[in-house]
Amino acid sequence: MSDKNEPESDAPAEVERFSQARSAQSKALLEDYTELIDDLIREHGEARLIDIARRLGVAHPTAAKAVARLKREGLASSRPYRGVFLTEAGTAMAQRVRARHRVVVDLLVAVGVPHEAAEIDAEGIEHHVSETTLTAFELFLKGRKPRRSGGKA
Amino acid sequence: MSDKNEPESDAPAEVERFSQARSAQSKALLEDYTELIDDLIREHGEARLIDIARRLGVAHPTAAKAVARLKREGLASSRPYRGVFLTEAGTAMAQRVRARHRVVVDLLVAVGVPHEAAEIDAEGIEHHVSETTLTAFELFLKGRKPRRSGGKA
DNA sequence: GAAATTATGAAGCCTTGGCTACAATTGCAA
DNA sequence: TTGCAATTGTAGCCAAGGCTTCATAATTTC
Repeated sequence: MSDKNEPESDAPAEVERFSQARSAQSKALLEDYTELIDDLIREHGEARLIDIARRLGVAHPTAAKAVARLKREGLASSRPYRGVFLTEAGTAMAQRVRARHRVVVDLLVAVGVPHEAAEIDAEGIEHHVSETTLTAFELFLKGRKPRRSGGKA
Repeated sequence: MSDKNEPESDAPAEVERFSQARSAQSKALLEDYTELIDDLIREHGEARLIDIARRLGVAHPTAAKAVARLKREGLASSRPYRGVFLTEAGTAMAQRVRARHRVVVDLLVAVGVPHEAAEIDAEGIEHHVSETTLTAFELFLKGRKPRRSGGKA
């Protein structure tokens, strides 16, 4: 990087990184919710607001607001006093998020992070893992831990 | 139900993980600012508000608000119309953050992430890396890439 | 079928982290 | 010294994501 004192030319890349990190944070919430809703539907056949709130550790109006946002963004739908449902886009996002979460946890474990810490940290890390990085993780895991590859038990 | 403060059945590991990820996010801003202020002081001998704002890609009142928060938390000090300075605590944090950033980038590169992507993703990831995970990263790097020994980038 | 319970929804407040607009201070230069 | 541009501070607005409280709709139970 250039160490010059030029007010303009010394910033852009850095600014880019910061703002990217900031916007990733805004996507994180949507991702957590879609994944959780997908989870709940798998487990219980439906995703009730109260269950969503409970699992996320927030009050139910907070979850309701988030679901409203999911609907705005075309990721979910819901009918009053019925459950919350994911649209195709929402389901796709949930699956992507779940897959990525697994890869991140596996990667962390592969480099020696204790499983418990890996699970905790992955929750925060996963939202900042780009496609490029994710692909690199997958390649690394494939080469390093072939015992885990492909054949899901 | 009793009113005990027990970590009761209502707060399973999952909730813990989510709320931990959420609180990490609030620390991230402080960390970015302290590191940047430390950078600026090294580079220019002082950290002016306008430079902080420029480097972070935010408007100056946003930076001013953040600096006010740093002061509240005892990480920085400043006198009106003078620069911003770090307290001992702030400097310590900056150094910790910088070291961690390097480790995260190195780890990403070591598992095959292209350097550019590593830099970008690290900006978001680093704030979610616990001590445990950081230590694991360091150990991994030590064992895996001795060729990088001591090498300051 | 009415009451109790549970789930949702709606309103209103707080904090954070953005922003713009404008006021005040500094500092440099004419 | 004065004047003006740059810098900093202040005020006020916005959206997001928390919260509590209260109202309403659904469901369950008697």
